[in-house]
Amino acid sequence: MKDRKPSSVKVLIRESGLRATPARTATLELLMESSAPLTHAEVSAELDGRGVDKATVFRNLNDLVGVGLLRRAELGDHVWRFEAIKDDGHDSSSHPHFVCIDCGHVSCVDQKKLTAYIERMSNTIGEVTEVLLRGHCNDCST
Amino acid sequence: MKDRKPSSVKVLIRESGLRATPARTATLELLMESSAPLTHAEVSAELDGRGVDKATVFRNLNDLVGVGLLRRAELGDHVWRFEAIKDDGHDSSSHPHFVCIDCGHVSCVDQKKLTAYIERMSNTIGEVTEVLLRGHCNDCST
DNA sequence: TATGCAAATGCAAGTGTTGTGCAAGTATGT
DNA sequence: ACATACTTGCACAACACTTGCATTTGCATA
Repeated sequence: MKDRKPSSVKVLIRESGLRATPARTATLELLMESSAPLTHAEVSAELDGRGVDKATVFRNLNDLVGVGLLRRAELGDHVWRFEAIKDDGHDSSSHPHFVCIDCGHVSCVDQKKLTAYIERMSNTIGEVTEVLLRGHCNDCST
Repeated sequence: MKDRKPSSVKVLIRESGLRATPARTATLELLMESSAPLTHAEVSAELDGRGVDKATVFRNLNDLVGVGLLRRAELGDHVWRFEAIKDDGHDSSSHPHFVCIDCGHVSCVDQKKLTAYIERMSNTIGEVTEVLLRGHCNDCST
């Protein structure tokens, strides 16, 4: 049912310079098949049943973020969430996100619209590398 | 040098329904005189020297947020920051913040510059209530 | 100004998330 | 298959934040 062979996850990891260990591949596969970002607790709960330690999950999550296979997202509840970065398009570049405070849904925002403003900002305050918008999405506010 | 008498802070607190205790007035005064939002740790570090317990600082911070004297801001680093809500103008509405990834310094950004964009956003995706910009401040990137 | 009580505080212990040190285990190049 | 460097598991620690409870204190009232 998958259009991606499990082994390709291993290749992905190996190409990034990390070793394709069971815990690592399972972590990445889980995140890749998930439609929404997962918290460490969620990933850990899943992998704990397979004998993977919490600390290992943390390390792998951070390692995978480090090599650009995962993205760490802060959704406002003081819990890190992780999502796989799919390189099938624009998703690999950083761009503004809109996070719904109510349902946690994350939307991607067009970077261009903000560019002019951001550039002016960069001169006065510093280099802006990340933009996060939060609020109530249309589905939740109706 | 202050255009505000210390006692007015007490009045403010008392009018909100809370007791004007030393810890509470000191907390609010500190936040009111600060140009940037402060973390609990920062407030606590200051008041600890005056014999105020961490837990008390937490409780007061939350209490003051509860009565609308303070605003709680999530700046993306998993630490709550608090800032006084000054009703002398536009400050009572939430405004964007810029957080330096390197030194953690927080700057307040002029909301107006973003308004047009944000309003358009609100129609397409949802109501934007909070804007967060992250990057490297000029002090750190030079 | 003295008094009483609810609100607030201090202290300590607890929760939950995230990070680390180290010995043992394992993936990968040769 | 082997050696070695990368990973893991376990336990513990750091950090942000919260809570229980006995004691103290603000402040309304007499």
